[in-house]
Amino acid sequence: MNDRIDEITNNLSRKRISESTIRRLSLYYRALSLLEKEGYETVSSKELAKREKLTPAQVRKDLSFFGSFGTRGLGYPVAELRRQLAAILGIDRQWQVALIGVGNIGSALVGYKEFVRQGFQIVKLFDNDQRKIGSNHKGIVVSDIADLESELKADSIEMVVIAVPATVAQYIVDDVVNAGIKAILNFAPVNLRVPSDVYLRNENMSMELEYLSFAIVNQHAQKRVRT
Amino acid sequence: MNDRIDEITNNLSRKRISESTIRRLSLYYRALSLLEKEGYETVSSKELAKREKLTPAQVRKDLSFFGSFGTRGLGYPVAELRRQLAAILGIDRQWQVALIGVGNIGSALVGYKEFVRQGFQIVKLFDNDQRKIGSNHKGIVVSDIADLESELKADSIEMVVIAVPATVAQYIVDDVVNAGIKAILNFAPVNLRVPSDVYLRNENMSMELEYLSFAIVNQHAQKRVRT
DNA sequence: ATTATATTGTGAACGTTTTCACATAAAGGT
DNA sequence: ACCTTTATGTGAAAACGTTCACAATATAAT
Ligand SMILES: NC(=O)c1ccc[n+]([C@@H]2O[C@H](COP(=O)([O-])OP(=O)(O)OC[C@H]3O[C@@H](n4cnc5c(N)ncnc54)[C@H](O)[C@@H]3O)[C@@H](O)[C@H]2O)c1
Ligand SMILES: NC(=O)c1ccc[n+]([C@@H]2O[C@H](COP(=O)([O-])OP(=O)(O)OC[C@H]3O[C@@H](n4cnc5c(N)ncnc54)[C@H](O)[C@@H]3O)[C@@H](O)[C@H]2O)c1
Repeated sequence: MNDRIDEITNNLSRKRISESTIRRLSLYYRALSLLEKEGYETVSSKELAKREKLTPAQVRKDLSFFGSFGTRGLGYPVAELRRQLAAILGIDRQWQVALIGVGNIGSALVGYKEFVRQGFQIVKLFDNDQRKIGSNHKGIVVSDIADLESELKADSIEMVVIAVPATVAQYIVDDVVNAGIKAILNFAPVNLRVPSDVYLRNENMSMELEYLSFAIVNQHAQKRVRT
Repeated sequence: MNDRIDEITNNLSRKRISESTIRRLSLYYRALSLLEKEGYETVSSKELAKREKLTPAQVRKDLSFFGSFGTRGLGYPVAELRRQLAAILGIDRQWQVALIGVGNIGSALVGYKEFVRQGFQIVKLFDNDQRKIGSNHKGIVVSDIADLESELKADSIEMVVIAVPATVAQYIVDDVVNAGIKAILNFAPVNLRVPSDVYLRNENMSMELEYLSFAIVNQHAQKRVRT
């Protein structure tokens, strides 16, 4: 499922960082941003864990992969740890992102403030619909998908969000890969083939609803785990 | 992170089913739907694995938690296994879903065909904006959030999608829980508190972008795992 | 009927992730 | 200065998830 990430290693201790740890770093980052806004100077692993429904040991172990950020007896310095996590996650900078497929979901993503705040700036839109090409969405003019490769390069785009119908997603992703993009977030419910040096993440909303459905349907089977 | 699911057990062997297995069931279901459309009668664990980038052993193990669906030497019957998975996932029926917050992301979700195909029907919309209340979105009239509890009950809604600003999401979720809803899909980037008998899933798009960012930034540290 | 081939279902081995538990150390009170 | 409290950082243990490896069993060919 996560083939590519196996090669990702940590630059401090040469230990591989698990997918779960990376995802939790995002949670810590979000919690710390809030704590900072609330005026806290320090936070304990206990409090951080409580806020993100994790265990204190988990928080400490995750952070320990990257260094020693806390003070015994005191906790972690909120602002400083937030900055450190931003650097670790690579969001202490702006990423230039292009979005392909300015439809229902694509339009919703354009101009989403939270992305910008996290360092992801959608600066380019592509579509193949003549009625959309040339039109203005939140200040960005939609480009023709035919010009994909040249325009991605011209604007030194590093990440692409795919929001086209599932039927054409593989063709689009092939073009995106050919244009040299190494990071793709895909909303189409289809398993896309990419070379092993390209990072691909899928956002699959049906999967989350199916998880809920499974949970409801199977909860009554028996109440407790019985091996 | 997934506290509630710990209680979910399988009704055949009394073994707890892991979150990863449940998520893969969705992938199998999707692959089987496609295989059926392509006219295949049977499929091997090898082929199924290839299509979803998993291992054949993983596929067989996952399915074995729920029964014996295959024939040795032949593989799995495509149509039959798809039906069985639908029953296991609880999507062999229609779920009545309400959506709260008819903004950018909420509007995109209304009328999304894939949801309906998977058994999730958004039949009710809520908002607190007077300009939106009473307006028609893809055939559904937006209700006043003030009438949440009565309307959820009147239409026997079982699942709710939350697409309101993060600042108000906790209040909304409290009301939703009070109305007796047990399954919630949340798009607001905030950790919501719900009672332990309510299933909550979060869709966090920033997290996926941050994962990509981490992957790019950390790949250069070293190319290979060196323990 | 026999043999070759394909492929499942599953215990056991293995690897990874989480949790435990405690030595270590800073801060605050007396 | 000393004691108490708080809380980190981390090896080791436990729990969990994945892969291996093979017996079991079906089909197809001869
Ligand atoms: N709408 C949702 O709620 C939702 C939810 C989850 C996933 N998705 C997935 O996201 C994708 C987009 O969904 P949507 O509802 O926004 O669909 P949509 O039809 O509204 O938008 C698709 C857009 O892609 C454009 N497009 C089509 N072919 C193209 C091509 N070859 N090159 C460039 N652009 C092209 C279309 O012109 C359109 O603007 C789909 O794969 C869908 O399954 C949608
Ligand atoms: N837009 C995106 O691309 C995107 C992506 C991921 C997550 N999200 C999250 O989804 C949520 C919605 O985002 P959006 O961009 O659609 O925002 P939006 O402002 O466009 O929509 C929010 C909607 O909620 C309604 N609302 C506000 N308070 C309400 C209340 N108390 N009761 C009922 N309705 C209320 C508003 O009237 C509005 O229609 C936010 O939490 C956002 O962070 C958005």
